[in-house]
Amino acid sequence: MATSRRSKQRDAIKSYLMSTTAHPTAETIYGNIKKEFPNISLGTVYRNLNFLVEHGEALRISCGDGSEHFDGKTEPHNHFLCRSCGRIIDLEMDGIDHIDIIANAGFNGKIEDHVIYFRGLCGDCQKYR
Amino acid sequence: MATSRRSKQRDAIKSYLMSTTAHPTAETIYGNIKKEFPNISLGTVYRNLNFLVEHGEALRISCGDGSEHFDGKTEPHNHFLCRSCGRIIDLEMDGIDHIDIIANAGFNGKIEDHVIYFRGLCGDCQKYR
DNA sequence: ATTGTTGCAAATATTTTGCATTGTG
DNA sequence: CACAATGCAAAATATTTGCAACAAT
Repeated sequence: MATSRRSKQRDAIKSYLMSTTAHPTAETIYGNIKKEFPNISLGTVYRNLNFLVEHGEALRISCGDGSEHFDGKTEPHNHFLCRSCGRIIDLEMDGIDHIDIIANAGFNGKIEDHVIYFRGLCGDCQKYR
Repeated sequence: MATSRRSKQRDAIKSYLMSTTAHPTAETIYGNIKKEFPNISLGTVYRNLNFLVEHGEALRISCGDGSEHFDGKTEPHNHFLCRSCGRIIDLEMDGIDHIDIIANAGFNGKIEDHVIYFRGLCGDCQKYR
C-alpha cells in the first residue's frame, strides 16, 4: 500500500496552516511558503493541501468566493463570513448539533453532519457603517 | 440608470430553473436550454444566471464540488448533500433560525443569516449499503 | 534501491469579458 | 433609435497532472 514520506515542503505548509487563523487560499499559502522555499511550486502546494485534507490534518473551506480556503484547525467548529471584507472568522459558540436531528425528521436518508457559514458584518466592518 | 430588457433566453433559463429541483450547474442548464435555443452560448447562460441571482430570482449554491449549482426556489430553505452520489436535495424541515442568535453570542460582529449544507447519505444511496 | 515527492510546464475546468451584431422597448 | 442582450471567441482564474529529477526510508 502507499506509504507516505515526509517532506520539508509539506511540513512547512502544515506548520503555516497551524500558525494562522486567517483561512488562507492556496495562492496565499504559496506566497508565504515561498519565503522559506523560494523554489516551491504551486502544484506542490495544491498536492500537499489535498494530502492534508484527505488525511484529516486540514479542512477545506468552500465558501463560494472563487477559490478554496484552508484551515489548520481540524476540530469541528463553525465559520463566519463577512459580506463586506470577505474575511472568514472562527466562531466560538455553543454546540448546535441538534439541528442534524431536526433536519433528519421527515428526510428519508441519513444526515451525518453539516457545514455552516454564518454571514453578516464582522466587528471591524460594523464599526464603519 | 440601467434598465433591463427581456429576452427569450433569460425567460427560458428562469423557467427551466423553476421547473426542476435538481440544482443544475451552468453546464447542465446550457445543455437543456440548447434544446430550445440551439445557438445559445455558455456566456449567455452565465450572464443570465448572474443576473437572476443578483435580482433575487435564483440562488447560487456553492457546495465545493468544483462548479456552482443554481436553484430556482428562492424562498429560504436548507440543502442536503449526498456524499455518495453528490446530489443536492431540498430539505423540508422546521426552522432553525435560532442558531444565528446562538452564534452571535460572544461574537463582536453582527450575524445576519447563514448557509447550511447537511451531509450524509440520501435515501437512494443508503439502501445499497 | 525503491518509490514517494518535487519543480516545471502543459493541460483541464470553470467563469468572465471584449466586440460586432441582434432584438426589445 | 438607443442601448440591453446575444453569440462567438479569447482571456482570466483556479486547479490538476505528466514527467524527469530529487530525496526519504
